[in-house]
Amino acid sequence: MDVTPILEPLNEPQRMAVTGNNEPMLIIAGAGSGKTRVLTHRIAWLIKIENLSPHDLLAVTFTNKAAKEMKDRVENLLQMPVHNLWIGTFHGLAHRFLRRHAEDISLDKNFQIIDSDDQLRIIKRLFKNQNLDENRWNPKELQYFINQNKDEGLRPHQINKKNDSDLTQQVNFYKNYQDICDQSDLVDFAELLLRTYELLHNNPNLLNQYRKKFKHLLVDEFQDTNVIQYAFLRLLTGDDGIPFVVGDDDQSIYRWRGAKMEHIDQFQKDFADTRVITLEQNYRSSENILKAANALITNNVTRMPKELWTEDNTGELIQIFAAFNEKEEASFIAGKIQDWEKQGHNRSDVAIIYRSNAQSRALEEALINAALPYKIYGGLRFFERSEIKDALAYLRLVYYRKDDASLERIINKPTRGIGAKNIDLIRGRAKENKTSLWEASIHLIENNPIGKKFSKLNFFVSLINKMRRETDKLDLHNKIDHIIHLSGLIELYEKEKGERGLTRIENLSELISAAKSFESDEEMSELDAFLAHAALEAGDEQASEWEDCVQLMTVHSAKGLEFPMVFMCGMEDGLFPHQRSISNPKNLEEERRLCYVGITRAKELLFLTFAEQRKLHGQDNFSPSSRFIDEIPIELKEEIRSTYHDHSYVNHNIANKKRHLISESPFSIGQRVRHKKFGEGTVLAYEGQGVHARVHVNFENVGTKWLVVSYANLDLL
DNA sequence: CACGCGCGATTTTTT
DNA sequence: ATCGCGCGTG
Repeated sequence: MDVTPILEPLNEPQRMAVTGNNEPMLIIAGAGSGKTRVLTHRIAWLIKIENLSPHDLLAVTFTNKAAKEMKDRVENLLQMPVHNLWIGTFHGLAHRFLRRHAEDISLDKNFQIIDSDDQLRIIKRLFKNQNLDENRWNPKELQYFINQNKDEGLRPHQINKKNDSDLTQQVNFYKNYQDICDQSDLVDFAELLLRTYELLHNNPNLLNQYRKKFKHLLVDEFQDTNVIQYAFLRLLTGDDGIPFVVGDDDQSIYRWRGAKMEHIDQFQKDFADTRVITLEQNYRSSENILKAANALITNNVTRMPKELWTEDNTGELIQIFAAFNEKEEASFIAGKIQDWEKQGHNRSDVAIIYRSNAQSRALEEALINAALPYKIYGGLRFFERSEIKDALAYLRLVYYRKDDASLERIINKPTRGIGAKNIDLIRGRAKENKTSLWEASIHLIENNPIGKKFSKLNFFVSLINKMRRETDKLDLHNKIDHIIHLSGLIELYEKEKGERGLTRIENLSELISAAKSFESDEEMSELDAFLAHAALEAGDEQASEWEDCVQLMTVHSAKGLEFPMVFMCGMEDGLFPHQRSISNPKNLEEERRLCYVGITRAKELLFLTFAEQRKLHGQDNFSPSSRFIDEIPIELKEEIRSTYHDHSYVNHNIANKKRHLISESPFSIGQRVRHKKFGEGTVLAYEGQGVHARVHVNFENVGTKWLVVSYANLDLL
């Protein structure tokens, strides 16, 4: 067997990891050290050299995207398709276990998955029903409480209430919430994991069967596993399994949602003969960038010692830019990107990353002003859009009548005269009879003591029945198509003003296309697979036509990516590190890791920028520059002076000049104008004066927008 | 039931 | 500054 393609591209420690003997392995993989490469080559090694069937490997990744990428890379490496590899997220794999063995844990085999949004809706409704003190509690907190406990593997009865009345109330709420889900055959994200854990834990035969099957268990992003995920892994590994986990304690940035990098220590205790391999050679960044990252991260007390190194050039110094305010910061960045572009580089080589989403606005304005196309990551994803969720709620109800959450969502959407009063009646009846809302609706129609005619409700029930009748034999996409058209959703969105309704309708037809091209090799009906897919993989963000774009994202979403040129902006104490993390040492260390993640995204050029004055939530803030900048050795940094003479920067010096220039409004209502990005339009309104003057323009192609005159560079036509 | 106003919250995000 | 939500009014 030719091992060359699998081993040749690897360095020595990587090769040791990939060829590791049958012993537990912990790979500590620094940023850019070839973590994914090691995992994919390990899988290829196991299949090709150790002749394991893909079917008997379990590989867990953090996101669906990572799972897909890994599978593709393995196939590429092996030069053949790999079927039946158990690769996916913890949630995806758990879902697979549950579908296979639902009956073993008294779960209806047609259970439906709810996402956090659905979960919050259920919680809100329950919250109201329970007459809880609104000053004391709120639904979001209770949602957090429930998920946190599930993530720790705790059922309500397992929580120590400590005679604490607050805690007791929360636990009761958790229990009531779970009862609702159980009754409607609904499973939330955390429940997928907890149920699967219980499934295996409570069924020794099944567990043994899977332990024998999955001799090798591979885990990516191990530092980000939470308690239940680790417990699941530990359980499935047993005494004979061979775990191969890859992670980087320095890149653990999800502590706030239950990730425990302590699992790295735990792992070495649980598997005493663990072989630890540290990957420190970096293939991404220049030496200066790595030195800065190393220096920064050594300020953390809790970490495994390691130091990234590279054979790459020293590279450029890290550029530090102090701006007057966030606008100057943004236009500085835009200017630098224009220079980069002029040198013949791609815009997509550039990432602007920030600590919090609110920072993107000023950056967007500057980029628009500089006519630089950009893409923001982190918006709503396809299956999270409300129109998509509406359509899927119909589909779910039509095929699974017990799904109360879906019924509640669409019973009066579009409005069909079934208001809050009626819904309360239905809920009451459901409670009395201990049935689903669907059955309660039918019961109400058939037995109404007050002689009330539930004609509207009857219409709704008939509609759902009709949808079922008429779509039963159709293909998935035709089912969805037909249900959407019967639902009245299209007419509803047609009435919505502006672009919005149109987009919604487009998205609905996009949903039908998605169903048409949907393929699944899961062992379940196409319908179930599609619905699970919608819940578990929220899909890409708004599909946009390919364009060479500057990339804007938070530091969190930048993890795993790399760019030749990176701007980290808003490097101020209070923003990064965030105010809410500064006083807690553990949280501060997480902020530092986050900064480390940001720095190590850069391949060639790294800018750290901050603003002395920043408008946040409508208030001016004055913060010192980030302590993280200070933690980078001075010989690696270079301060750029603010070049005030450059007309594109906005600051106090030129504000007067601008004010002078636009003291008289050149805009009258109806004036035709042209914008670099938005195209041509008509002025609708004008307000304010000086640098703050804004103009409302109706653009032919992109709808109406308010623009700040001093930035918009509008041409009069 | 639709609309509109006022109030409060506003770190990070995947599943 | 902005957005979403809840509640009151027409």
